[in-house]
Amino acid sequence: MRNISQFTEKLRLSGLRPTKQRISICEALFDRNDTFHFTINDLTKILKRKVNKKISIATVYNTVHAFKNKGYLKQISINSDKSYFDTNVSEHHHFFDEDMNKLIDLENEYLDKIKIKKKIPGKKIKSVEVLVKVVNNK
Amino acid sequence: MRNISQFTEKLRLSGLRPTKQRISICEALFDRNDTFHFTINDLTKILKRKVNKKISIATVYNTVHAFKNKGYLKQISINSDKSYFDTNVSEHHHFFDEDMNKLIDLENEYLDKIKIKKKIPGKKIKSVEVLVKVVNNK
DNA sequence: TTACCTGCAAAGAGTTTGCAGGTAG
DNA sequence: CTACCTGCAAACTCTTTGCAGGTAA
Repeated sequence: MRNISQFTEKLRLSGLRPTKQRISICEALFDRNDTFHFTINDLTKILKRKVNKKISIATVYNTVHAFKNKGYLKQISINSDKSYFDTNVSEHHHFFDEDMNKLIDLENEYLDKIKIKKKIPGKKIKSVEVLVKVVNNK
Repeated sequence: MRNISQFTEKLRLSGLRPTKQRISICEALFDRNDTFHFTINDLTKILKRKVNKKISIATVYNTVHAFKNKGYLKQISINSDKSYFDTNVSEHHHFFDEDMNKLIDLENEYLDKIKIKKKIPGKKIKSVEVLVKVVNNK
């Protein structure tokens, strides 16, 4: 219950109206202890389970994009037909489990700082992402 | 001309029949000095320009997937609506130019070896990919 | 009241599939 | 001759868009 007012305020502060739908999505995404990796489809299923009234897919897409633009979500690069998002917006990397189609955080502390010794003229680095693909052992 | 017979043999050796279409696609992809990054759409346009008879999209997809499975092409992880492929199948990394939507090779020599100091139980590492997103400077 | 938000359905992009006809070996 | 390959269109999946009606401030 306390969280709902937190979400309301957070939304208001970022210039997003705290509608019922957005608050439900906040609860699904941010009311947890661990970081959460998901596709739109995953999120839709969770919402279907948790919310009595159905939230339209268009609204889910709109909200996820709004949250991404506000910096509350990060989109992860994977070659997949779907987009993956992460509630952990700190600088970090990922494992991708190809058997489970699941992302796992790889915190910065588990690898040395990456130094890129090549420059592209006229370009500056925006981000460096490491994706470690893993498969079942054996 | 010499290349055509090379491609024919390469295809035959991998158990793929050297059809006209596949040889044309080989020429478009592999008859170059530098490595080549492309989407299916890029490849289709090149084929339209170079080949007198049109190659069906289904065949282009089939062939690209066959080549990928044979290890002649690599698929690159980017969060994009399209799939990107690379004729450079050696272990290396990429820049992604977000203004041009273009991939640029980042050879291994330009970064230190990446050591992952975290293990996922029951899983083994299949690949480590670094994607450096760049944008226009200024 | 007004600007913003939601939900639906339709449209759009990329990719895959089913199948009839064609071709390599 | 037979297995494999191609081309077309239809189907499918994910995502975006247009718009009428609803809601927050």
